[in-house]
Amino acid sequence: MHRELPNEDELYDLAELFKVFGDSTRIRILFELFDDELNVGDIADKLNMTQSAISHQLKILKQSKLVGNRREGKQIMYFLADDHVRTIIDQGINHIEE
Amino acid sequence: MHRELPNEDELYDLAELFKVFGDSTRIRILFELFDDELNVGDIADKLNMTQSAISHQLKILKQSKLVGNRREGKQIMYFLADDHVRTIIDQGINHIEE
DNA sequence: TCAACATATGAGCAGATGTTCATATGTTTA
DNA sequence: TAAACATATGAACATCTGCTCATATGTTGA
Repeated sequence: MHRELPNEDELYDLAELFKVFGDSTRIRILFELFDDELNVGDIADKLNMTQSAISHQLKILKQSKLVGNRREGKQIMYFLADDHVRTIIDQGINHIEE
Repeated sequence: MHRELPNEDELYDLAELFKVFGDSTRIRILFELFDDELNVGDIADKLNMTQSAISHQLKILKQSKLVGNRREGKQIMYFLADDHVRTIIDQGINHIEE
């Protein structure tokens, strides 16, 4: 696949995106969302971390458009934003497994 | 694509891998290596950074097996290790461009 | 409307990270 | 072998990052 050399801003944004994947808490959150959407408390329970810590990380994931959310009563459900997340993670796993 | 839920160690390694992509200096180095292999000094010149800074980053890229190197006389040539690098970066660009 | 529940947010701190500077290591050529 | 060249490396420092703690915001049901 051929592509243009990105300019400085694009390279910076690209690094920012990968930085989001570069934290095991956030990676674990994304994995939990692979199958189902989940609310904040459930994610915190599954990862055995505080609600606050998870909420901070979800904010970062949301800003990067890797997850979306919707309110459902008192809870807020989070879900994967699109299939790029899966593809990027899959490629990462491929690399590691070699 | 279906896959197993990775264990804790694999998730940690995965985050470590993406962390390597999550720095604009390293991303820029990888982009410079997309077309051709380059020696350390050339990369430093192209990125307008010190030889030392580049050398430190190349070490990290090498440890993550994203680049390889070979000696050629006094110089050491660096090159992309495999196509996962391209695929991962391509997916990242896809995500950003939406 | 008020209490209980669910989530978000800001400040602060400890640990991680990228660059610089000085210098060490390794290679070639005179 | 000595000088010149190319790269690697370690220490130090400033910045960034993720978590905790306290508290604010928002929603529901009595």
